[in-house]
Amino acid sequence: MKPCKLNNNMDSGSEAGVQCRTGNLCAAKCGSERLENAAKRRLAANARERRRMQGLNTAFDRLRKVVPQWGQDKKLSKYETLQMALSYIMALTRILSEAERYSTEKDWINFHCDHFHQETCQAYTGQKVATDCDPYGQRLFSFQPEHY
DNA sequence: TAGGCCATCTGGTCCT
DNA sequence: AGGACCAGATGGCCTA
Repeated sequence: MKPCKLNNNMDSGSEAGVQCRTGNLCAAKCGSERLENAAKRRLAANARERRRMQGLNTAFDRLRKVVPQWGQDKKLSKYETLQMALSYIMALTRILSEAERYSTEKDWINFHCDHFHQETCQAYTGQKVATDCDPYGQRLFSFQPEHY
């Protein structure tokens, strides 16, 4: 834990020595009140910062849940999560652009069946397909995180 | 034990 | 003025 520098910095500047309207006698009291207020503000700021970072971590956890984690038994680090999310989005973008290229529904279904998901295409096409094709995700997202 | 990852504190800056 | 955001510093925990 970082050593607390609150007391060193709290009285920096001339605040503590400033007279108030009631005169010199209360200078010490006002100074200590200022110190107390400054300490309270600092503690409040620390609490806000903790909440903010917890919110950020919650967002990272949600992102981890939707990002592929092939064969990773260990939780992705924040950096790895961002890298994986980026790669994932790019992979999905590629899929969408392929879909646009095969603009008709029939073309897209044929392309889809040929490349990714042959077994479920029987429902659409009635075609007989090989049963040992790759799982959808395995074929589709067999990428390594790219570094940018 | 060194290195990686993380939580927390802190001061600075910007915005409302 | 006060809150949000950011980056640096520091110490704890875990793993190879």
